[in-house]
Amino acid sequence: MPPAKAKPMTTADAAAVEFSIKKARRAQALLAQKVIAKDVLPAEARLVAGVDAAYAGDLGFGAVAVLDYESMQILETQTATLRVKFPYVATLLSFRELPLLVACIRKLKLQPDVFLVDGHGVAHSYRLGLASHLGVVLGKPTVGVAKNRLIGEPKQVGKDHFLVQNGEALAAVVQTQRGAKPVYVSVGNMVSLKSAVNIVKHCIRDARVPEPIQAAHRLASEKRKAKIDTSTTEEGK
DNA sequence: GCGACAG
DNA sequence: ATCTTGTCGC
Repeated sequence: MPPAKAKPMTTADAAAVEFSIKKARRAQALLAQKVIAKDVLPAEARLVAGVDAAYAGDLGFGAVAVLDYESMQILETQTATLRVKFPYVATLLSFRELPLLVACIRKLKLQPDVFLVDGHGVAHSYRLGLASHLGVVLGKPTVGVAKNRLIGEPKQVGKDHFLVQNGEALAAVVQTQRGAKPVYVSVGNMVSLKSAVNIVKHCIRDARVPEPIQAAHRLASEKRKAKIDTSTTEEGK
């Protein structure tokens, strides 16, 4: 059986993508207005979820892990595998990844108080990063935890560090592990930046990213590897 | 026009 | 994100 290789993008596909991008921009402008940057969640969360995704060609693997807020013990996990339609375009990440996250979250039996997402929230060109987009779609509290900067300039305010743009603190620069690069925490939805930072810090254990996201990352990677192994061993029959 | 650019 | 082992630097 001939090797299943990734299909190259035709000019027609490229045109379709360009069209989608226009619609996506429009959607972001509308959804961004629905973001609530205030605490609309329990004073003390009991269940925290982490979401992440992995890819293998045009296959995407979404994963979610629900942990007990106090013990950081995993209580439930779910995954979902989908064909990804949208390419990766900086500032449009959610249109590629959101379907994967929503798919696995829909399978949850437990109802998390807040979702930690690997990507920015409002620290985004149109104030609608992946975390915010997911939060608005779900109508649930979400926190953005990005490993790299997208917009805003690093600025120190007293003892704290933020990513600032036009005098507005869009994200908190948080040193989660000594000697490691910091992570950028921003409001996703229904949570204040202050609370977002407290939640992330509480969920830090031995990794640079909070445990819920770390758990989801492992799950997505495992799913990806399993799929690759079977399609390699059985030549995808 | 050039550079930057989450995952 | 993904491809990949050892290796250069603080």
